[in-house]
Amino acid sequence: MLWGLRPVEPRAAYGLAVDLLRRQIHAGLLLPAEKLPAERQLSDRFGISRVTLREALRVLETDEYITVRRGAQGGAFVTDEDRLCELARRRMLRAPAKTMRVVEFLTVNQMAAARLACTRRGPAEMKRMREAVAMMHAARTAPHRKQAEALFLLALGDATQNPLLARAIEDGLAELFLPYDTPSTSKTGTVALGEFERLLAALNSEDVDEAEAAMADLHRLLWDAVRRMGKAAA
Amino acid sequence: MLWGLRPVEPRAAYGLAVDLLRRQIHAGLLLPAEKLPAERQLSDRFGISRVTLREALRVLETDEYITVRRGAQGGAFVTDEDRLCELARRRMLRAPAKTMRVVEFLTVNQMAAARLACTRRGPAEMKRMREAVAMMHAARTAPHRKQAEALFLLALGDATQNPLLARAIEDGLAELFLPYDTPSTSKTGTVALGEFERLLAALNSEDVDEAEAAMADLHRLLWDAVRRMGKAAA
DNA sequence: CTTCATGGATCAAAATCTATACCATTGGAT
DNA sequence: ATCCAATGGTATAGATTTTGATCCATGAAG
Repeated sequence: MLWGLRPVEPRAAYGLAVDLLRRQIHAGLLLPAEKLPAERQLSDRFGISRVTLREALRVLETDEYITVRRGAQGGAFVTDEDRLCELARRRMLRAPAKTMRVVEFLTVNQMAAARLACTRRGPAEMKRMREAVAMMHAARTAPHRKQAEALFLLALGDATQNPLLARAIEDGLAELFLPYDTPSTSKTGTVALGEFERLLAALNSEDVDEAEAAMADLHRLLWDAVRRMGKAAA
Repeated sequence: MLWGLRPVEPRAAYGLAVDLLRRQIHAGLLLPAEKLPAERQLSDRFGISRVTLREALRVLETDEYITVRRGAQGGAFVTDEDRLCELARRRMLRAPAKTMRVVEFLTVNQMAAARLACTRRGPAEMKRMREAVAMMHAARTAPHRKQAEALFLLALGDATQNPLLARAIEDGLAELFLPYDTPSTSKTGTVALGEFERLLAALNSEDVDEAEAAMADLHRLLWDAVRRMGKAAA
């Protein structure tokens, strides 16, 4: 008998480039209004021709993820913060339950990652996490905070030395496209920073239970934020 | 600043078909010596041309995942059981640690799935899981047992109503390519069947803790099997 | 020994991607 | 005011992949 031989969905190269860039924006790694590299450099990075890259940029421009300007100081720029928030809200309103599922998935895998990373983290990942926490301290805007948090969590995934787990976290973060304003607002943001520091310390001293507890608290904050956002939308 | 803009890796349609079929074999959904549908039907299922499908079959044939015979009653057949075991062993020897990581990933996500499915499972998924347990009872060979277990776990993933979690389980099972002989040998297989029934009952009565406990025991068995296999290889 | 479902082979057309070259725009330097 | 340099915009020819259609080859069943 045959079980679920679904149709194959070949993705064109330009579509993959769209996905990659969109994921970076969703995860917060690309900041609002940030300038992307020139087309010739980007196409090199992606290993695709400039013509193909431009197709990808056209799609992202149409979806209002980026704007493109010509001339000397021109280039492709991520949309401004307000626009991104609007996109995030719209996306969340289209499928409100989906956001919860993404958070749920992240909770499961990041809790496990916190435990596993304690005993497996290498010096490189520890450095990335320390730097991420430093970035959180320096960050004075919501997008910068979100970026630093994403960098920390990606490093945490790598620290587990488990590619599947790292990928799960990456996918989750890319899927979780939250508006900047609500999630880590002022006070919540400060509390979160404390928890990240606590987690970092636990990882440093290989305190598994403490790491898990810190991650649990972080996710309590995340759940609160998402719930508040859901109510605000309703 | 730019974070991890990796090269894009466009996959040809034939490569995706290869992956899909190989995953089905790894997960145990396709049985040893099982006959695949005729090329004209398979290409329809995949939504690709017959020429492209044949490229995929050629790759799988080269890797000895399938054998192709001509004439009436001919067709593409999954390799026989011994050959598959050999392939699985070879794969595990190439990267022994990797198997552990896959099991680790499955443990994390299936434990969560067992809990979540308790309160979310729909009648369709319950039916699939009941049927899977029935298949385990009827199964008189290791491949059939493995197939039924995979069907159960995939249904469990769907029962969480969380696409990311379901996909994680699917990916994990596809990645976990264990030889048939060692894992669920006679006694262990019987014990596992008992645990699956326990899990099914827990899901039926929405007993979250019991479901989690049953899944935990299942994974203890899995870990034991994998450890034994690792020692046997060494 | 015929039948016929099946794999094997070929070819032209369409879609996609690449490499290269050149044009157009714009802000800053001279 | 002019030029320069960096950037996006456009055009074209060729390579690769996929498709759809057609016909050939094989071999087990009747």
